Parts: sequence; C-alpha cells; structure tokens
Amino acid sequence: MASAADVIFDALRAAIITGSMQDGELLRQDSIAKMFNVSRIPVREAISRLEQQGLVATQRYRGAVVASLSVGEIQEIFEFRALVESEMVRLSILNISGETLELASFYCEAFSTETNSSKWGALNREFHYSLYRDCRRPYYLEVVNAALDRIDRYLRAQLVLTDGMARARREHKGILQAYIERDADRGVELIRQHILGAGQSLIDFLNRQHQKSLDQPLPIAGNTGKASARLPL
Amino acid sequence: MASAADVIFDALRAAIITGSMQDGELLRQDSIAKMFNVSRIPVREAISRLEQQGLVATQRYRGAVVASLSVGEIQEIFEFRALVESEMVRLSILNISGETLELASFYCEAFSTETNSSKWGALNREFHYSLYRDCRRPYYLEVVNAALDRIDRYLRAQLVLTDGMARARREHKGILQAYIERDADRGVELIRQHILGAGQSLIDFLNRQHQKSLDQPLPIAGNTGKASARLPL
DNA sequence: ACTTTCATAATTGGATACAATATGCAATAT
DNA sequence: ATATTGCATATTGTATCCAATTATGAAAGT
Repeated sequence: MASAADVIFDALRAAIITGSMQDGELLRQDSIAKMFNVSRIPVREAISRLEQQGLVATQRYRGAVVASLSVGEIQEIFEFRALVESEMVRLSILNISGETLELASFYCEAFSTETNSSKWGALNREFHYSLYRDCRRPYYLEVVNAALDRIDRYLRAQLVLTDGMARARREHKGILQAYIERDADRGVELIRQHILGAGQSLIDFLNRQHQKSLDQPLPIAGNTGKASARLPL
Repeated sequence: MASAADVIFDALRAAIITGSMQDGELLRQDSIAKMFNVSRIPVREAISRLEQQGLVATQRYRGAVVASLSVGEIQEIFEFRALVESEMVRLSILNISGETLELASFYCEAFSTETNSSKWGALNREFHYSLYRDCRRPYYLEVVNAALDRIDRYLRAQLVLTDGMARARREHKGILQAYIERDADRGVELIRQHILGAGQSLIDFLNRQHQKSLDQPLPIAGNTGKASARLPL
C-alpha cells in the first residue's frame, strides 16, 4: 500500500505536469496537509522528492515553488529528448512485436481523436512509450520520463495554442508508418524532427508571448512581471 | 545554509557512490540519526531523496537498502552514457576555451597520477565534466551526473580490480589530444569507445565474479547468496 | 509621501511522542 | 523434528509540539 507521502507526491506531480499548478506557484505545506487530511510531515517528504526531480525549487525557511524553466532550458530538454528518443526508436523499430505495434496504433488513434486537451499529455506519452517499449531500456525510459515531466505543461501549451495538435497527429502517423515498414533510418529521422519541430514551435510561441508582454505599457498592480509571464492555459 | 536533511543526503550519497556502503546494505533511520545527532525526520527526508535518485530502494515498514544493479542494468547505463557523453563531446570540442582545455589537462594529469583509489571516481568525473563544460548543457550534465552516481562504485571496482586504470589513463590522454587538435569525429569516437570499453571490461569482470561464486561449493552460514555477490572492494 | 524600525504573525525545520507494521522467538500442535 | 500461533521487540510512518527564520504591518523619523 502507498504511504501518505507517496499519494501526495503523485498528486502534486500530476498537478505540476498537467499545469493545474502554475509556474512559480507556492506550495504551502499547511494548506496541502489540510487538503489531504494529514500532518505536514508526509507533505514535506513529497515536496523534497519533487525537488530532487527538479519539479519544484525550494528555499530554506521560505518554501517551495513550482519550478519554471527558461526558454533556453526548455530548448535544451527538447534537444536532449531528440537525442535519446531517436536512439530508442533506432533500437526498437527493427524488433517491435506485432502486439506492441497494435498498441502504438491504438494510442496514435486515441491521441488523434481525443478532444479533451487535458488528456493530450498522457496520451502523447503513451504513444511515444509504446514506440520505445520493445527496445527494453528501462533506464532510458526513466530518464525520458523525467525529461517529459519537466516540459509537459509547456508542450501542452504548444499543442493547444498553436497548430501543434494537427501537426502532431500527422507526424505520429508518419512515424507509425515507418515502424510498419520497418524503415529504421526514416523512423529515427521522423521522431527527431517531430521532437525538434515541436520544441521549435513552442520556443517561437514563447518568444512571441515574451515580446507581447514587453509591449504591455506597464505592469498592473498586483500582477508582477513574473506573473505576467504565466501561460494562459 | 544547508539543512540537516541536505547534509545527511550528501553524506549518504557519497557513502553509496564511493562504495563505503555496500550493495544491499540497510539504512537504519535510527542509527543514521544518532550518527548525525538529529532526529529521524531529516534522515527520512534524505533517504526519500536518495530513493527518488535511484540510489536506494525502500519497502514500506521494512526500510531502505542501497540499490544494487544487475549486470544488464549496468550495461544499459554505460550504453546510455556513451550516447549522451559522446554528444556532449561533439558539442564541446569545436568551441572549448583555452582555459577549459587547461583544466581538462590538469584533471587528466591529476587522475593519472593519483595513487589513492578512493579519489579516482571524483577525479575521473572532474576530467569528463571539464570536457563537457563548454557545450553549456546543464541538463545533460545533470542527467550524466545521475547516471554516474548509480555506477560509480562499480566503475571503481573496474579501475581497481582490472587493468582499467592503465587503460583509462591512456584513453583520457587520447581524448585530450583529440580536443587539442579540434578533431571532433575522433573525439566523439574515442569517448564512445572509452565508455563502452570500460563498461564491457566491467561486465566481463562481473561475469567472471559471478562464475566464481557459482563455483563455490556451498554458501557459508549467515552468508547469503546476495552477500556473496558483493564486490570485494 | 517615503523609508526605517521593530514587534507580531506566519511559515518552515526539527524533536518528541504515538500508531502501524514487521520481525524474532517461545510455546504449542501435528 | 517441523510447522504454526501468539506475544514481545524493533522499526517505520505520522501527528503534535517547539524552535528558527522569514514575512507583514504599524509607528516613527526624515
């Protein structure tokens, strides 16, 4: 059975990666403890783990906030994903099982047809992970999962607020086709372009946002510069 | 200032990666708390973080043990390192600064001439990290650091118990030379072979060890199969 | 009006106390 | 002799309490 700390960790992690807790938002131990009807001890343990994972940043005696990433950091993580995930495609594509291929196909379709944007992140992951499943690299998967945790909320912004969703649908189908044809070189190149392209699109979007916020004449009272940089999810 | 949990986390992490705590060894909250003259609360936080990092494995109400890796898991991490670190070399080698090159040279020499084997792990890291420094990829570095944390103690076994040290000296010098000549392709290939070769050497060693332990007629009382698999560091 | 000072409140970090669970051993049954 | 049950002990998980530090806001000075 899961401990209280486990439950709270999972819940906070989900809240952060889905974006239901915003960048820079404070995590108050007391209020979280009250939400879960526990003392602050398991809450502190959960927050400590989140920090280890890079999802929150804490300052001693000052509390923890949802970690926000600079454009440069987001860019780096997308580039990293492209490196690792393309390798996983290379290692998977030639020996993917029929069963796994069906699974990938299922998630490709599920992602494509899902209209509730809050589910896109999880379905996108499921599709990608099914592609990587048969390379049997649990460590690679763990690392990619941690990387996705950090950028998921931004990725979702890209899907929702740009033409990202249409593009992702198209590209997923192309990758799946390369798997079906067992064309390793094409699969590797497509996943690489898929990830780098999504990253670039997101970065362009964030830069436009940033430009816009600079165009604002003055910060409104109570709305700090930091807050104005928040994504309007 | 660092919290008690930070201090304990760092100390336990160091104990695990240097091998001064052995695979499978139990971490008792109470005894650790007494060592540091604190209560169990900060100890629990430290252990919780270690688990998040994959350095210990905990079971509810049964405590935490130093996580041990199978040969397959070790192999996977070496392969992963080869992928990521060779990319970092590719990104670094053409624009490494003279200053950083001197630093790399310094650590290459320091590693080469260090006779105290307990310092080899840290010096090896410093050399590698100096090579990657100028690609300015903090996330990549973080990931590689976590990967090294998991295998450091095994890597040290390879250096101490095989011809690994002589070989590492040679290979480090070759890599450094490729940097001096700004030969990116050669540098990438050398780091790749350096990491994969060390991994292979370690795996061969572990397999020989495992074979030996199978040759033992019977397990001695109180010495479980697990314990017999311990590295004689 | 603007800043500085200082007391007070709010919050986090850690110690102690208690509850939940696992482990080990003795007593008993087969 | 071996397996099984029940109890005592050890260990972990959590709640409550206290200490250390930071945030807040009113009063005073400029």
